[in-house]
Amino acid sequence: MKKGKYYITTAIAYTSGTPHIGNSYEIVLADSIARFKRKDGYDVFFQTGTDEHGQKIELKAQETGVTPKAYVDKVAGEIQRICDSLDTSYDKFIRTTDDFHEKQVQKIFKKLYEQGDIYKGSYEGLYCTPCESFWTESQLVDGKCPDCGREVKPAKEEAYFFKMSKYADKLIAHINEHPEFIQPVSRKNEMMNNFLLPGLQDLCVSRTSFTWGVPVDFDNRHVVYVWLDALTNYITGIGYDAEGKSGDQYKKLWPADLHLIGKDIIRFHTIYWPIFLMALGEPLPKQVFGHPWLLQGDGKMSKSKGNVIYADDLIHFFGVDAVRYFVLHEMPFENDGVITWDLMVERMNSDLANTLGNLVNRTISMSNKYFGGVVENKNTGVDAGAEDVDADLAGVLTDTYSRVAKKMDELRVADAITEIFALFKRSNKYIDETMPWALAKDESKKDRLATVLYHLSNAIMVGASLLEPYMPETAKRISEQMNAPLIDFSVLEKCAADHDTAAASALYPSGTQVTQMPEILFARQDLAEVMEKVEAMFAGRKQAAGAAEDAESADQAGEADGNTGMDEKFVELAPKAEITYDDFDKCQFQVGLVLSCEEIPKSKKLLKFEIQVGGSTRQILSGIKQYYKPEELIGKRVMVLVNLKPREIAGQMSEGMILSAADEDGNLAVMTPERFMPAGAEIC
RNA sequence: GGCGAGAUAGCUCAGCUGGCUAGAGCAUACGGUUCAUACCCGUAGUGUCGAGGGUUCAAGUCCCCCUCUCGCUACCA
Repeated sequence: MKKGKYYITTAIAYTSGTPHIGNSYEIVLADSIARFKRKDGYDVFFQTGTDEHGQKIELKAQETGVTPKAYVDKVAGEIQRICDSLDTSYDKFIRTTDDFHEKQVQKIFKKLYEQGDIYKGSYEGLYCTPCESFWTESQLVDGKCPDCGREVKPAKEEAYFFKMSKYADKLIAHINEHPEFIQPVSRKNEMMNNFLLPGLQDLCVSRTSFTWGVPVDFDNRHVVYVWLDALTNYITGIGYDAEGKSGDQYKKLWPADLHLIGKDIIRFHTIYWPIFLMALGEPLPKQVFGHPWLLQGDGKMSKSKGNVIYADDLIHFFGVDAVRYFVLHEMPFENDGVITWDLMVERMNSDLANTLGNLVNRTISMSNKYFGGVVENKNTGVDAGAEDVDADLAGVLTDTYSRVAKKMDELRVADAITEIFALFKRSNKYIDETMPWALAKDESKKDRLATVLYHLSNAIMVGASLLEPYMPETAKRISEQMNAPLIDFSVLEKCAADHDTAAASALYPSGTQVTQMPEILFARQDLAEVMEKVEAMFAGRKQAAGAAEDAESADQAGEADGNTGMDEKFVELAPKAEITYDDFDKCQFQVGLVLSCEEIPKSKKLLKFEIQVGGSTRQILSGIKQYYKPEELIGKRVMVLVNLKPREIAGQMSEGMILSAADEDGNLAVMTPERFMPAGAEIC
């Protein structure tokens, strides 16, 4: 009984480095949904992959001394290996360097250009270097970059723009008419209030500052910039053709039922992507779910600290299914989840070893002990002789499918799993209520004992079958130990729909011989022991990281912050236009002594400084609050641009600029002289 | 600064359109049990439901205001 198609995608991972567990979470989440839908009778197509173009990769490859292609081949292989190690059942792994993808990106670009949605920008004097973006005159706010508010400068590069504003009204209407489109709904407001209602800026969709990308075929100095290249993977991967010759697979699968992405790239998936699709005349995806992050509880993950948790580590310590269980269970629907070794061990012992593992183990042991391993239902009619506890167990058994299905419809995967574990807990309780060991002492109750064990075995099989999408390996192991196939969802669904407790209570084949030697499904772990091993492992890593070059560490720290790759958190500095010495000489840099420094209460970023430069003092505001406490800066000597035009910020005057260095993540460090210099010393 | 979300047991959170003695899981304590991976089952808790006002016969549940936290956005000369 097919229920129709279901096309689900994850974001494609950026191939600049190895993803950590926070990044791997998404594919497991997607996989659990895909597996559930598949078992539930849908014709599922599940796509994931890698995003492999861009300047950052070009640079990384250069550093490593290999071609960009060789570089991404290696990383993409690694990413795919991680997906496989997590036992994910994707149907297609697309790479943006795949031929068919690149060809379609070119065709799409051309099509959009020819129909006037993409235009060559008028870029006279309107380039914002930090944002790497061109702007048209009309887009400027007070003559400044509308994105960052900084000065825009003349630039020689041309760029193509996409006319976002043209489709804005249509998109607003769509979002309002389809409240389920953006999930969770709180994200919808952010998109509306911050971007759509204030008015959309046109998006720059090409670059000339690097070459590692899909060339614009009619203007090959340009490469297609990230979003048009990356987002379109969702349609090119299933056979979209911009010239109207899309394949059957595309016709069947599109529009996607669910794009599963990180919450940081919601904007691109709920604004730019739908607008691209509108321009192409294609239907919009049904739903975009921006899931929260899985964060490390004990301090920020960073390679230099050596405490980054990788999927490989967790699998090594706990096994694949325990890792899947953990990330799925620990992640709430709207808030970020936390991962620590403590929590991991806690879940492992409490839920997996105690509740589930022990239940299976004790049940099989009793079947062996009392009946030589044969599990037989001695009651012919389902309720014949059944007691209240049997009826209660049967009720839970029958309903669990619909409870789980309901949660899955709402994408509440963690809650769905909790429903399944409620069944296991109910089964444990059933053992205490029926006391099989007491029944065993009375020969006349032998049939009752057999029936009790049968009901238990049946409940375990129902639970294991429901568990399969989340923990496939465990479901299989239980099925093997119970020596019976997992039950189809169609059967469970029918029992639930008809509320047929009799049928639901007789799904396990009566007379089955279970395994003689029950295997421990999940071994209890000792926290102290685990921590000892973990610390040893991290110590080794830290040493290795310390040995790496500074540039390398700084670079890698960026990867550890939870970027999935389809974002652009890192800063790619495009070379600025050459200047003359005279240009340089216009800037007056001097050493400034920090006399006082305080926070500006209402601002998240600003610190207010009293700086002595030569014989006079001046007030300067600087956005470095996140990186320094005011007291640690007092007395420091810093580099100041003193002849910058004073400007009012946050209601205060700022007379000059304190210079800092910024890494790829925007972490700042103020520039100070290498040895003592008096306040006012010229920097030249 | 703008927009939005939230503040409920030690911890993580549920509590829909206001209605009976405010719930779940984990952790804690006590009791029971022994088939099982010292496991499972039961019981007990404590909560000024962030502070203060208001509407109502009745308010975690609606309104106002305050404090704090978080998200997005702006500010980072």
